[in-house]
Amino acid sequence: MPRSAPELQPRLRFPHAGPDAFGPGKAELLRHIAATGSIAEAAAELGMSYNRAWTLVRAMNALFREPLVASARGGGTGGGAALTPAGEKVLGLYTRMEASCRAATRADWNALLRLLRG
Amino acid sequence: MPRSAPELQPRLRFPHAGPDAFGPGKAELLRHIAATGSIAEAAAELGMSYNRAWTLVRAMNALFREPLVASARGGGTGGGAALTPAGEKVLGLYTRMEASCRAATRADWNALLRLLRG
DNA sequence: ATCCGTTATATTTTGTCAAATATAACGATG
DNA sequence: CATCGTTATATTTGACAAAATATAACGGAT
Repeated sequence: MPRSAPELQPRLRFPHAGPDAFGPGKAELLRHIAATGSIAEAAAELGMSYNRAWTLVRAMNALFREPLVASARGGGTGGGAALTPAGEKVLGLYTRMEASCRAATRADWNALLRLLRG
Repeated sequence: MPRSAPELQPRLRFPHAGPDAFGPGKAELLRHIAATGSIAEAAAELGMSYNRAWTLVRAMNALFREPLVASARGGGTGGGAALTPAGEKVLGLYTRMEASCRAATRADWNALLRLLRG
């Protein structure tokens, strides 16, 4: 089977560049937290340490007016984490921006691919 | 005067993520090389070492089928550098992709800005 | 033949960021 | 009240990237 042309992966960051900004890494973490209900489990799926994941969550929660992730510890399940309504909103907007950007740049992206070596 | 809302700065990277990819940093370097005709001068304007700038140029030239920057050393002026036709083409496509992405995501970008703290 | 500003390249040093490790706090459940 | 899996936090270690430093090559101009 012929492999399809690689898709552009726009790495949108805001409000600025740098490690504390919201970008594709934090968005992916949000998706996995939403899917698993656990920071630890999301981190494991992404191959990152819990420490790193939690640092990202803390940074996200500080960046926005309202926290994106609500977490609880203790209890029968040991605890867990979930997206707040604000978290769902941000993730939705960001995901749509990625798709919009991909669609808007597809033609130029393909032209650029043809200029690459290999 | 009211300050205008910050513009999204899409950080488009291709063909993949990582230091050897083409992204906003290399694009900016290309612009300065085109404007100054010198790698050293472009590096100075960007506040980076000549060493780093030249490493980026080498990586760019290796990434594409044809080199993006043509450089010469010696001579009365000491040497210099300029964009090749391929370099102009790549820079043009990339710049347009940035603009297209900005336009396509403007509405969501503004919505996202309003959710930020500060 | 010397000078000069630039390109080109290697080597060393430094600084920063990620990873690993360790430990504490939590609270429903049994 | 002991247990358990998770969140929460600090500290140390290590890897890697950026910076600094040094030096060579080039070739037209004087």
